[in-house]
Amino acid sequence: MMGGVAIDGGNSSSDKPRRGRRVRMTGAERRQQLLDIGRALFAEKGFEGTSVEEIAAKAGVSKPVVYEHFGGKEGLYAVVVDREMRQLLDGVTGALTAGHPRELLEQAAFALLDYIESYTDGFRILVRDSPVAQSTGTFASLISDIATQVEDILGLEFKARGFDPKLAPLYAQALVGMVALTGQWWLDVRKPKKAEVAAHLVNLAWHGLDGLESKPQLVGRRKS
Amino acid sequence: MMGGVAIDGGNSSSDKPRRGRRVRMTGAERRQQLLDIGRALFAEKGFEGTSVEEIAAKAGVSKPVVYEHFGGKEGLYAVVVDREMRQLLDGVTGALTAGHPRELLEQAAFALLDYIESYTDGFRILVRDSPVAQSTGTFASLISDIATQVEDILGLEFKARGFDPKLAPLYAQALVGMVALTGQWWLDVRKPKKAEVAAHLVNLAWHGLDGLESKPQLVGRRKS
DNA sequence: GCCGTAGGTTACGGACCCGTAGGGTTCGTG
DNA sequence: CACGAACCCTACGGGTCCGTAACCTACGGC
Repeated sequence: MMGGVAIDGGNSSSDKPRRGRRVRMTGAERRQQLLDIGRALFAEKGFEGTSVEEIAAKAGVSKPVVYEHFGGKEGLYAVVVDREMRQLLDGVTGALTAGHPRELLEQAAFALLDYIESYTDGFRILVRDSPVAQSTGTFASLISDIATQVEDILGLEFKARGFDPKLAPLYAQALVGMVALTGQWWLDVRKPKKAEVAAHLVNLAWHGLDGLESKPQLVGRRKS
Repeated sequence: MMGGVAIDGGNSSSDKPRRGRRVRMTGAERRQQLLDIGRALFAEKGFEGTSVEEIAAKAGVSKPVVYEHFGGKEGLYAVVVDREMRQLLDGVTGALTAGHPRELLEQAAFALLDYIESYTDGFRILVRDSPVAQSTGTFASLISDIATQVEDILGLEFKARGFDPKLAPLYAQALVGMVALTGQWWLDVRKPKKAEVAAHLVNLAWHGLDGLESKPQLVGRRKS
């Protein structure tokens, strides 16, 4: 009796139910909605802790719909991760406009914090471990993958400064780890403002504990 | 038919089976064995990915034995985490003997890498997320908890230097994150030797990218 | 030589959860 | 107005896993 429709879950922003309280979305809309819900749930309860039924239920829809769109739980997860990864990378690489290394650092740190703030759920997913068998190595966290993207920039800088470029990965991991864990911590306390956190991170990464400034300032200009 | 005994799993080091290939351990022995096996499995497959049956089987024993000792999966996990946490903290705080901040930093970094090398499985567990509802906050990783233990030392130093001690947590998280992610990366590549990694980490944390030395050296003397 | 206790076992109950089979309803279009 | 496509549902099948109940056996002391 009366299949073919679903009760509105009352979730996302601007669904204008055609009329009445039943929604029948278009394919693309439903797909996007499932991605949003999946991202949120994966962020909150991890991959294994989230069930397909839960996702479907939250979308006001039944399980087979999810399978229709993504072929299964891993399919959905893969798409979510891929999008989030791209989002972060675009944000960071897009922010790297300066030539001076220190400003580069500032921009990268700020971009990462920006991402963390705007796409909190995505960040949580990226920080958690992935269930997928990594092809490249045995990294536990997706964030480690991000770090490998930083090696290039650092490698160039090292070469120019006469340092051993083989050490770039080490420093890249260190820098990313620094920002990532601080970001994770910042998500909970939310105490210093974003710009201040960025300034202190740059302070530490640039001057070191030895030459720490007590009131660090970001040198670059930016919008937010 | 012939209950009360178990086939030897052939796992741990120095079990001298009383005679024949059946083992009947004492309570404490079995408990320790289960802890060892649990630690290894949790490190490899995470909490949710590990089943009680698997642990029991690997110990050459049946499920109820695990429940007898730890009351359930979470019980075992809790004990494993607690021990590992203590192990790490003891190692780090025990290494902090110097008065000069830079040597303090060196010793801490070295101790953490030491722990990572000696208790790899434990470190993997500490880095993964915990399924247990944290009481203090909503930290995702146990490592974040470790960082809060560093705040004190840093806080004192800040006070002495005239910096705002309220910022100690931020810098603590940053430093721990730096070492932790680098350690995680180091577990896979194992490329530079431990002492070298420590030297570079200290190099970064102390001098910053600005004043980086190309061939950093650990200033303190130590055994290993 | 008996018996209590410590250490262990088999066998389920019940709760989820993934993924699929098979079928129903609405909308747009000719 | 018929009809096909897009969208969606109910209902399982097969499996995994946690935790427990009920029962068993060796061994040391009295």
